[in-house]
Parts: sequence; C-alpha cells; structure tokens
Amino acid sequence: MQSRTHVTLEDVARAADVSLATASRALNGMRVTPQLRDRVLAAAARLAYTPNAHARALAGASHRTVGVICHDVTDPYFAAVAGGVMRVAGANDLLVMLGSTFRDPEREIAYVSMLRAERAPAILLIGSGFEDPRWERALEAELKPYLDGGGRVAVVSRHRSLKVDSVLPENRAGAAALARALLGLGHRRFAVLAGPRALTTVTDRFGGFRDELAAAGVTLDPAQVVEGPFTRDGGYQAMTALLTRGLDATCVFALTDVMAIGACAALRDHGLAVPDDVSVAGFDDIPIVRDLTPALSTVALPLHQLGEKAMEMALTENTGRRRRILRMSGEVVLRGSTAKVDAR
Amino acid sequence: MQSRTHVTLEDVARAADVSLATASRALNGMRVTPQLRDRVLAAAARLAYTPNAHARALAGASHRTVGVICHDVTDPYFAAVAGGVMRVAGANDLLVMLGSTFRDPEREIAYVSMLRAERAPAILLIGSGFEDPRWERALEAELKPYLDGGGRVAVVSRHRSLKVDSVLPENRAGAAALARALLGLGHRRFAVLAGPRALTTVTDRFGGFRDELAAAGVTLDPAQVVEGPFTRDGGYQAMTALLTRGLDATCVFALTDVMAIGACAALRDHGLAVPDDVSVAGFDDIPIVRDLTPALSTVALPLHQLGEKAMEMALTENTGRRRRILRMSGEVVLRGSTAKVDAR
DNA sequence: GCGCTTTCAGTAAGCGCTTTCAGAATGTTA
DNA sequence: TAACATTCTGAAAGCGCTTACTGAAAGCGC
Repeated sequence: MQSRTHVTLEDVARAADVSLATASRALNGMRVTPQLRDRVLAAAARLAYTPNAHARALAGASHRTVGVICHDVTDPYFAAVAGGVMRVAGANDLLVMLGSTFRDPEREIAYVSMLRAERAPAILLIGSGFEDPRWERALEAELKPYLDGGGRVAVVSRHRSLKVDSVLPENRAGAAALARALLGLGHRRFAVLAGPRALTTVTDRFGGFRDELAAAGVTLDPAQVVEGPFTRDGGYQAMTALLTRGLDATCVFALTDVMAIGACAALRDHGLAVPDDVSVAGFDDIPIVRDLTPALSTVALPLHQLGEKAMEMALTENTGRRRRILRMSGEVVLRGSTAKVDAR
Repeated sequence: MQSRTHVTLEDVARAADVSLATASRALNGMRVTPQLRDRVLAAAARLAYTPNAHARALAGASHRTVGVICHDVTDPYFAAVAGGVMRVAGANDLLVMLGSTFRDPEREIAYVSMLRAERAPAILLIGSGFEDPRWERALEAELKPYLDGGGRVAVVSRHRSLKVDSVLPENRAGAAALARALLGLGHRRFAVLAGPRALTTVTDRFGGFRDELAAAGVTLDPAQVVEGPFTRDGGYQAMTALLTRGLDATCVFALTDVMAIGACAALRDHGLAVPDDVSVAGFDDIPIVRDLTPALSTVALPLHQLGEKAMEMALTENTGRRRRILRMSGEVVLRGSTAKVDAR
C-alpha cells in the first residue's frame, strides 16, 4: 500500500517538539513528564498517527498475531473450534490470522512458512493431518526451525507424528462408547462411512467402533464400509455408493456429523426414513445437529473447549520436558436419528 | 518470540560467501549468476532460513496479508462469505487475517486499528453495522486515515453510511419477492422475526416485506413482529415470545436463516408442526438449510460470491471517482417449510 | 554550598531487509 | 588491441521503531 506516505513517529515528535525517544516513550506509557506526554499524545491524535507494526516488531517489541490453520472455515466443526480459539485469543489481546487450506498440503505449508516469516508467536493447527506421510514430514520440517526459534505450536486432533503440544479428542473411546450404545439399542448389522485411512481420526474412530463391536461378538462386514472425504457431499456420495451396492445394516455410523448430514440426505433421496428404516449416528456434535429432524445421535465433543485449550496451551510455557497432551473425552448423545431395533 | 535468535540474511550471505545484496537478489529471483544463486539457495536451505516479513515490509516490499472482520465465524453466514473471501485471497497469494468481533464495537475498532498498524493492504468488513450510530462514526474515523494512506476497504452488506466500496445484497427486493411468493401460496396473516432496527439489513428486509404485503392489501400486525439478535437462540427466543404472547399467523418470516432455524426449534418445542401448522421462511440460504426437515424456504443469496466480489473489489483499483457498489440479487427458493394455505 | 544520587530527555545504534549507486568484470566492435 | 557497451556484484543508505547509553537538571544530606 502506501501510495501516499504515512505519518511516522518522527512527524509526531517534530509536531510535539520533542525527541523521537520521548515520543516513543510517551506513546508507550513509560515515565515522561506529564506535560510532554500530553503534547505528544495530542500531536499523535491530531496527525492520526498509527505506529507501524512492522517497524515495531523489527525493533524488538513482541508481535501479537497468532496463526490458526484449519482445513475449511466453512465446516461447522472447524468454525466451532476456531471460535474457541478466538475467544481466548481475544481475551489475551491477540489478533488471530485464520487460514483455510481447503485440504491442500502445499497451501498448509505455505501458511506455516508465512506465519514463520511473520514471526507469529504461536501457530495452531486444527484438524486431521494428511494422508500422505511425506507431507506430514514436510510440515514437520517446516515447523522444526520455527520451534527452535522459540515459536509455540499447538495442535488440535492431529496426526500424532507431530511432536508438539496437542489437544486430542478421545476418538477411540468415544467411538467405542457409541458402539456400545448402539448395540444397546439392539443393532447388530452396521455400516460405516469412513474417511481417508491415513488419518488417525479415522483409524481411531473406526478402530474403536469395530473393536467394541468385535468384543460383543458382532463383526463388521467390510463391504459395508465406504470411504469418502469428511464433507457433507462426501457423506452423501459414500452413502449413495453404499445404497447402490446394497445396504445391509440397520444402523449407519458416519465418522463425522458433517458426513452424517450428507448421509441422511442421501437416505432421504432414496426414499428411506431415518430412523424408521435406518438409524444414523455421527461424531462431533456440531451445533446444528440438534436442530435437524430427526436430531442426530452422536458423540459430543466439547468443540469450543478444544480450541480454547489449544490456545491456552500455546500461550503458556511448557515447563516440563515432554510435550503436553490434553485428552478430551466425548459423550454419547442419543437423539432421534437412532431407533431401537429387535435384536434378532 | 525469539528466545533464541533467528537465522538472518546476513548468515546466509556469509555461508554462501557473497554479499547481502546478492543473497537478497538470489532469494528474490532477480538476475544473478546461476552459480552464485545456487550457492545462496543451498545455504538458505541448509540454514532453514526464513526471511523476516517485518523487515521486508519495512524495507519496502509489499505486505501480503489482508484483514477480514466479521461478527462471528461460527455463524454459517459469515463462514460462507469468509470462505469466498479466502478463495480469492488464496488465488492471489494473499494471507487473510480473520477476526471475529462477537458483535463488540470496541473489538471491531481495535481490529481495524491493528490492521492499520500492520499496514494491511486491504480490510474487508463483513456484516451489518452497529445499532448505535456513534460507533459507526468512530469506525469511520478509524477508517479514514487508513484510506488516506492508500489502504483499500471493501464491505459486504454493511450500513450504508460507510462511504466505501460495497457489495450489497438486494435485501429489499429479495424480501419483496419472498412476500409475493408467500402471498401466492395463499398466506395472509404473517409474523416477522426481526433484528435490531438500526441495521439496514433489518430495515431493508423488513421494509421490503411489509411494503409488498401492503401493496397487496395485506397489513402486518405490529404485535406479530418481534425483535431478537441474529442468532439461532435469538430466533428461538423471539419465536417463543411470540408464541407466548399469542401467534396469529399462518406464516413466519425470519429475517435470517439462522433465526429461522431457531424459530423452527421453538415451534417444534411448542408442539407445532412446520409447515402443517405454521409455515416458516428465512433469508440467506446458508448451506445447511437444504438438509433440514423440512428444508427451509428462503431467499438465496450467492454467499460465496459476496465474499469473492468484495475481495476482488478490494484488490482492484477504483478508477472511477465514486465508490463502487455491487448489488447482488437474491432468488426466492420455496422448499418444504412453506405450505399452501386456503386464502380465506 | 558542595558532592552525591536520582530523574528524565536526547543521541545514536541497531532490528533484517531492499535497493540505489558505483565499480569490477565480461563481452563486443572496429 | 583499444575503446566502449553491457552485465553483474558489493557497499551503503535507509524503512520506522525501541532502547541502551549519555548527559543535564534536579533533589538530597552534610
């Protein structure tokens, strides 16, 4: 920018007839004779002076903009977590730079690199990692010098290979609890709408669910498991694929609520009623699912808290020698989308 | 940050045994002997060098972080618009700094001030203005020197008093069209869930609706109009208030989809069915309303485009002498939440 | 009233980078 | 080979700010 040139501290100092140092001190609330301070403040106001944050950062003052990177702000899950982050950031007088990668690893790394260049005091990564471990490693390589330089990194629900402070939902336990609840309703034949295998979120939720089923003597037919991206349309398509191929289940577990929403739409479009023909359960408890008809059964995660805790972690020094891991448990919430079934 | 000190260009230059200038040129892709360039690049990679964005900005290189301010990232409306903004920003290799004010004017002004300090090349304001015109004026005062300094400001759906480039949804026309459609279904008695009177979004949508009704000889009973904040809970409470006071309408128009969602929940909690007992219509067409049961009738705004166009506006020079205003029209979409009614 | 400490303003040295300018090195033409 | 044009590199001057460091003025005890 700067087609015209800006008002600088020097202009203020000259207008107030004091030295640069005095002007700086007055503006930063350090001890200065009241009379001089007033003159400086008045001059600054008159000239609509705004300090140049870059010059300030360069000269040593610490910089108050933290970076938050997520896959897609448009996704209610990320929006909710980001909301939590922003609340804590705001309370600490920090600005946040929120980036959406749209699931493009290159863009994610570019974001980290720019944040690094900005000398942001903290970077938060929200959401599952990448399918390709090479990207995960590239990210790690980008993060390493940042951490070495004193940067703080915290992560929400991310691939564990990243050795940084993390807030991790108890995906496995949550999915297991859900399985138990669903078994309790009498379901024995399940279908699962899964996501990319490489994501720990997927392996944990899917694994927890499958293992709990197995423990109860119920096996999950691999033909009833479909993969799709973690989006509404991904859920819709996965469900449609399953329907086309032949659905053989009384209950569908979608690994995320967003997918579950898509699944319900697909079911409806195929003339099947939820929960009368098929029960559907999700995971996350994004706010909207309460207002669906029927309301979605799911595993409720404290989404806001996920973000808040991550931000808090990034803001406090890690005094221990190991990375901190905060596990947050989910709670099964059975609502209208899952019905009882006669166990046969 | 910087507990430890950072790798600087000087370190790279020394490692590559060239001058600072040469290192800078090599890194910025300017003409340098291939051999030297390789040496510099290799050294930079070896040292994990990241240029300091502040130093760079200070030294004159333009800064690539734009600011976007909205009320609440958690609201699907803002998320959708912000998504559009980010897409265009990403395509132009810009980082966006997304701030959530949570409807606090002071925070909004603080954001603008920080963005100004950062010398962000552009600031985007998304969403309705404030109820108190004094805040609006304070904001204007903050924006003025920014604009004078060459900053770009664009606004989506904002109080018109701000004399900056704007993307404005055709709220009045959209609401009028909706009124016509609803009349066409036979409705004659309406209730409206409105927002704060001071917002132009409210006066336009409400005014357009009421006037069109009036033109058709239908008057809107003031007792059937309730105000509430533009949130899901705001809609829920407004609807509940109306229900308690006595609903006398066959159709409820909520000024935003988010409110409509709350209204539907309130209706349901009162044992009323949508649309059999009452029809409900919203405004905006946020993505989720398609997946509600019944799907919500609404006025569809091109939300993504709102953000995209605003970003584009902020990116292109305004060659004319007047501020640019881009009006985007909405389209009535009748879905399951509105039913036909015998006009009596 | 004289040395002493204590305030407080001013001078100047960077922070890490870009860029102008001048000079060295190379290539071109007669 | 001399004279000149053409690259390309390096030295150095800032960008706007913070912050030692320095020195002047003022307050203190004796």
